[in-house]
Amino acid sequence: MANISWQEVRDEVLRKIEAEEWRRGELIPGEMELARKFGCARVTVNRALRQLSEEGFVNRKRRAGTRVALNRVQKATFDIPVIREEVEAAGKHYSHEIIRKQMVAPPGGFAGEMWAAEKRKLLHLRSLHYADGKPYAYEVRWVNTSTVSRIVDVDFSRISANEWLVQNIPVTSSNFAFSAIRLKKSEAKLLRAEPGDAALCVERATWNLTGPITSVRQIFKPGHTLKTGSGAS
Amino acid sequence: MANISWQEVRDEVLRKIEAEEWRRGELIPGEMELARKFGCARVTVNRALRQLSEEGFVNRKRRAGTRVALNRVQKATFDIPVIREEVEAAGKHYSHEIIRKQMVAPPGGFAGEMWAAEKRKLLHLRSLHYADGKPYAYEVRWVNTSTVSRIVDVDFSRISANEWLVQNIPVTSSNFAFSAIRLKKSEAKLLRAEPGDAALCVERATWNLTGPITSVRQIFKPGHTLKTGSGAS
DNA sequence: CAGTGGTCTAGACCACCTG
DNA sequence: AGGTGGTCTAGACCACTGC
Repeated sequence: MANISWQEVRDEVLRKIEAEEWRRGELIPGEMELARKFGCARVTVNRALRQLSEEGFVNRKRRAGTRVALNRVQKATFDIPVIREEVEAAGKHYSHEIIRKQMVAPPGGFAGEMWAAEKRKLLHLRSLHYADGKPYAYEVRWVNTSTVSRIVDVDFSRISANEWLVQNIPVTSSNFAFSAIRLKKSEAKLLRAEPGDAALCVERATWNLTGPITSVRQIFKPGHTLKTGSGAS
Repeated sequence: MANISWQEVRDEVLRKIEAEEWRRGELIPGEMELARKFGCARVTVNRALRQLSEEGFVNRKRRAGTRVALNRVQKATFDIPVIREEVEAAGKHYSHEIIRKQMVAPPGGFAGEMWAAEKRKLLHLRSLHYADGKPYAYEVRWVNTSTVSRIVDVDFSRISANEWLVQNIPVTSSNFAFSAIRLKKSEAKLLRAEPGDAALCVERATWNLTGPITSVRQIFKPGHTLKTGSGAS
């Protein structure tokens, strides 16, 4: 391609930032001026700068122009796979087991306020995920049966709640919280670990456009590590 | 604005997906056809679908067309702030202390392969972050002095290594790993916690265009929780 | 109120990949 | 081989906001 691509513009701008030809907080030339310099259309420069803005390298404001970001916020992005896929990606056999299934009142704690407006009872599930027959994660879940009424008829011996929801209910937003906990006796027994062991705990809440869908607390077996995909920008 | 905006196109497409008018795996109409339907330019449709593709709602391939994603991968995005800002955002007073500073050979472990090509010695730092005088996090860091030669002259009593790097060295890519550990005696003493307590451990490695910059292992005080910004898409 | 970024249009060419 | 998405151009109008 003879023409300048927006990637070329982005790379050159990024190079200038890294080489500190344009310093932190400094105003960089406007789109029209850059377009002249690069010999391309203004829209092409716009595309490049928008990308850099999304990635946090620059801040843009109408009228005020584009500035090199002062502190680029480091972002860590995790892809949260279905646990079955995570286990199978590691070359192990996946299975799961439902420990409890009942209708209960909404919980408190991490997801408490999420269910504040919800007066009906929720589907409460406790289950274990296994990798090669060994406990992998213990999961406690609440599901909004108003929004997801179909779920009460699902046969969870065939598919995990985790996976059924991912496959059947499109999600628009979600929250996560990560922490380290010490296993209680009951949790340790289920995970075949020692009480007091340190385990990674992931709490997650998901919403639809119509309202809350599910909240879940997953406790991974001691020693589990969660990694970002390599080279995330 | 009389014209159709790309956001309107995105919202309508998203609505059709959530309402399952277009089902998972299904091919949706091409850009030209959608442009006709919406009464806008093809580029506008392209902008909307590109956005949805970045957010994981659809998969796009040349020639093959655009399909509704089978399993929308759930993504969790954390903003990793400078610890000082994290502490001050909680309304507490921040301070820090350097425990050790020396030049050593590259480490093994999480960041081992990162430094594989690095034969020179690295700057090794151990430090403690405090909130209102109470230990907040213990940090073990390695810095590449080839790439970041200026750092050897920095006065770390005035600014933490964490913050100096963020302010002075633009980063292009990074990796994270989260795990739960039990505190060793020495770690527990530094954090004024009990040996064996569960603590969240964040390991991070960052790169420049010129090579590796720093790897760090941060152990947060027991009870610490890491949350995503609310409503992340 | 003037200049910046944000966006839309219409037309065009191209890279890619599947049928 | 042909249709799909990816992108560039040139021109235009608009929204926001700092001066």
